[in-house]
Amino acid sequence: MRILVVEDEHKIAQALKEGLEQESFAVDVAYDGEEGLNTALGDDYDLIILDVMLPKMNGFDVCDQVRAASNHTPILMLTAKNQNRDIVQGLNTGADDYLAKPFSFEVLLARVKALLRRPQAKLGEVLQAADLSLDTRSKEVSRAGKTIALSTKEYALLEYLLRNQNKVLSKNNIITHVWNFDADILPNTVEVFIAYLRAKIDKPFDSPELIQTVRGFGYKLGVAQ
Amino acid sequence: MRILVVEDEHKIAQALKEGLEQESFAVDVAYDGEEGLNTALGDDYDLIILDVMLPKMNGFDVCDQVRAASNHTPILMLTAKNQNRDIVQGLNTGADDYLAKPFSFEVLLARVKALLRRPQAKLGEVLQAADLSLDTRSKEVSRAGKTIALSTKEYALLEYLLRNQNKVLSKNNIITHVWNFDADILPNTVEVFIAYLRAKIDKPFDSPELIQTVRGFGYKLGVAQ
DNA sequence: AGTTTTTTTAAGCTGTTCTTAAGCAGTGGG
DNA sequence: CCCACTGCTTAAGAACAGCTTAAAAAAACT
Repeated sequence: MRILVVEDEHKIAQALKEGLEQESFAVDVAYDGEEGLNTALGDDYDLIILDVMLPKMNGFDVCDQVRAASNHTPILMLTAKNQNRDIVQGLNTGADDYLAKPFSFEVLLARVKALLRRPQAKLGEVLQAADLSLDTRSKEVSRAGKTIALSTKEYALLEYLLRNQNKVLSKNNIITHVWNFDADILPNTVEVFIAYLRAKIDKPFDSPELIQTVRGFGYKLGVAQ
Repeated sequence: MRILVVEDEHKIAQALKEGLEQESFAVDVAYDGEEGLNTALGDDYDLIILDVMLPKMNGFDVCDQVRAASNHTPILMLTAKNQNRDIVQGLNTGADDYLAKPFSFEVLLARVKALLRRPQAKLGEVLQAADLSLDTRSKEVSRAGKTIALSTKEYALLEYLLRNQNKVLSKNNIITHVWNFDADILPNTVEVFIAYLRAKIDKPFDSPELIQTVRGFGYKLGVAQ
């Protein structure tokens, strides 16, 4: 899951980045409005955390422009104080949620998770495909009743595949969503991790293989027909 | 990917052309509204970048006429200032996005890419012709219920044919759209790939042939009459 | 620090796909 | 009816994508 943080106060930006990375998000930071807008439009994020007070271009305008480009990435606005005017204007320009400074990291994390959950995970915290299931709360993965131990990256990859079932995901796609942005990862690394996952979730079972290679395009998780 | 830039200020036009060409787009330029309209209708572009203020015919009218000719090429309008009136009118006349001058090339590029990406995501996920269907999400192709495995190029070619049903596409046309335009491909290669496709989507089925040769002009996908 | 696990890269192998060339077949004009 | 042209088919080499294995590098534990 990739998050863009647009925040000029380096201290806050850094804290958010580290905290969110600890929660296994891939985090990019932009330090002013223009940079934020360019980054948001140029890349594919799952969430944007956007400060209102920014150099060069304020948060509302960034938000406006992002939406004008018909980009519907959820946006969480950070308002300076608990000013209703800010909030109203923010929601009008297309933000999905707001948070008044100062806030605790826990509160922010809760909002972030709520926003990321919104589109898909109405069904709760457990992702499933056939007899495979992944519990995002306990980080537990099992297939056909058997618990499977995964490493951090393997887990992140499987979660991403599960959230995009039956959709073909290219290696680059996977790299940008599963790894942190500063990582310079070869496509081959994805191949290796796919092999690791297969060895754990597909090979030991007689059930149909869930991870499919779509030559020339990438990989797809789902039951083949 | 071919882009038409309609812009009378030579300096801007030239900058756009060069910048976009560096990004591997094929770029044509028209310097007034009439020329822009004729070029847009006479040729087949993937995107039109259209200035509002133009000699001979303004951008709104060009946009209007393009749409009146039932041409649905995405149009990105460049408005003089951030004038809401311009924007509203632009979107009303059928533009897909607008951008207020002055803008950075990076922002423009982001919009261009967003618009070019859009059709796949927006125009529905499944392309169809008779009993043939192609799912752009799962990259799955099937006819009469049977799944068909295609290579990357075969898939790209079929997708292009499907997006231009009942339209005759010349080999050169196909080459510029399906191959990278820096690729030096012989027309014969297209013939070979058409043969590959026919072997997979037409020959195995009793249903009427979907890929038709239009001697001297090219190929057409559709139900023959 | 040392050990173990995890992550990342590199290299070789395999089967697939792409592209070209050459000859063949069909079509339409003269 | 034949010629010229366009498109079709086949075969072959080159290029490529993905898999595997192993080893190096980094991170996590003790």
